[in-house]
Amino acid sequence: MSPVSSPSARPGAAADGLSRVERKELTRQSILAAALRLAETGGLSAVSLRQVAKDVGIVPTAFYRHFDSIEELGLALVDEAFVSLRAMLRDVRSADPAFKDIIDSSVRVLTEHVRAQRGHFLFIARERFAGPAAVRSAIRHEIELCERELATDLARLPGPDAWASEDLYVLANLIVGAVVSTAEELLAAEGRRSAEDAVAERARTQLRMMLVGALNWRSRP
Amino acid sequence: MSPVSSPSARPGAAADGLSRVERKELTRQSILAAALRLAETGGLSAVSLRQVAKDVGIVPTAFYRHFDSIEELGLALVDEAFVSLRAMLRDVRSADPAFKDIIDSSVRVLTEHVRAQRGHFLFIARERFAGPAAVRSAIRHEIELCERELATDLARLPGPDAWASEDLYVLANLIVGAVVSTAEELLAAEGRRSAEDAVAERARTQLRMMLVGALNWRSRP
DNA sequence: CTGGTCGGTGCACAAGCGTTCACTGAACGG
DNA sequence: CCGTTCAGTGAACGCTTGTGCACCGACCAG
Repeated sequence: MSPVSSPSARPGAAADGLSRVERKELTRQSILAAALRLAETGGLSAVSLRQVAKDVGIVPTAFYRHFDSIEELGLALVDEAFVSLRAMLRDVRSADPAFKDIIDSSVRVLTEHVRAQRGHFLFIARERFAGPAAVRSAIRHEIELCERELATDLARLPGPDAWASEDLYVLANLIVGAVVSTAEELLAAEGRRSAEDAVAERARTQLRMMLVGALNWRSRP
Repeated sequence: MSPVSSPSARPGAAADGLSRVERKELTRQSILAAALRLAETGGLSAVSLRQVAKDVGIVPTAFYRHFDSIEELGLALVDEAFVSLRAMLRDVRSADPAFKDIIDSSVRVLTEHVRAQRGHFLFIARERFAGPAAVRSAIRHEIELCERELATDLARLPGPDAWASEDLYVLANLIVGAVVSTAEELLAAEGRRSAEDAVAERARTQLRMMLVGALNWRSRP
C-alpha cells in the first residue's frame, strides 16, 4: 500500500514530482493529522501506533521512521497546536487598538480560531490533564508563556500601567483562565451557531466585568 | 484469591461479620478506588477491566457482577466525585457570612478539599474532556448545576441583588470558571505547599478583583 | 433443613497491541 | 553510471485485552 493518500500516491511506480524529503514530510503530516483525529475518542494515550499506521496507509513499523513513540508524536502535536494559537494571539494584538471594542474584536478572533482549528484546541484542552506527563508539562509551559506575554501587553494599557508587576501577572492569569474556559465552552457547543453566539456574548460581558474591576483596582502599597 | 483485601478477607473460609450485600458493596468500593487510581495515568479510557480486577483481587469476569462496562464505572465515579464537591460547596455556604473575609474562607475551603479529595478533582479535570461522551456530558451537567446554585446565592448579596438574572448567571459562570482554573492549578502544584500557597494567594486577589468589578457593575437597562 | 440466589472462579478464545528483524527498491550524491 | 541511503515492507514474537461459558459454594429466605 502507498502512504499519504491511498488511491493516488504511488511509491513504487513512476515518481510524482516530489523529492524524497518532501514525501517524508508529507507522510509525517499525515501521521500527525491521523493521530489528531484518532485522539478525539479516548485521548492520546488511547491512540495506538497500529491504528495510526493503518489510517495513514503505511505498515506499523514504518511509523518508527518518523517518531520513536506515541508520546514523542504527542509533543510534536503540542508544537503544532501552539503554532496556531500563537497565530491567534498575533491576530488579537494586531487588531485595531481602539480601546472601546478591543474586547469585541478579541472575542471574535477567538471564536473564529476555535472554529478553524477545532482539532488543535480540543487536543490541548484534553491532553492538558489526560496526556502523558511530558505532554502535560509542555502544554503548561506554553500556557504560562502566554500569560507572561499578556502581562507585558497589559502593562502598556492606560489603567494598569501603574500596577505592581505581581498584580499584572495575577490579572493576566485570570484573563487567560477565562479565555481557556471560553474556548472550552465553544468546543462544547460543537459547532452549533446559536450556542457559540451565547458563549461569545457571555465572554464579552465577563471581559467587561473584569475590565471594570481592573479600572477600579489599586495595587496595595 | 480473595476480594477487597488480599491477605485478610477469606471468601471460602469462615465468614467475617459481613452480610452478602455488605461484602458486595465493599468490593464495589474497591473497584471504584482502583479505577480512580489507575485512571491517573492515561485517563479512564486507558483503564482496563483486567487491570482493575487484578488490583482489586478478583478475577476479570467478576467485574461484570458490578458494572456492565468501564464507561458505566466512569459514570459512578462522576457521581462519587460530585458528592464530595457538593460537600465542599456546603462548607463554603455554611461559613461565617461576614462579608469581608468570605473570600479568604472560601479559598481555604477549596484548597483543603482539593488536598483531601485530590483523586476526585483530578478525575473531573481529566475526564471533563478526555472521557467517554456520556461521562463528559454528566460532568458538564453537574458543573452547570453548580453555576445555577451560585447564581441564586449571589442574588442574595447586597451588591448584585439588583442585577438582571442574566448578568447574575454570567458572573456565576465567570467565578466557577476561575474556581475550576484554581483547582486545576492546585492539582498542578502536586502537593508542594509553597506552590499551593502561591496559587491560593493569587486566587484571593482574583476573586477580590472580580468583586470590585461586580460592585461597580450596573446591568444594562 | 433445604433450595435458590448470586459473587466469585477458571478456562478458553479471537483480536489487538508494541517491537524485532531481514528485506526491497526508488531516489540521491559523487 | 554506480554505490549508498533510507522510507516503506511483511512475517513473526510474546503479551494484554474484552468476553463467553460452565461451574462452585457461601449466604439467606422459606
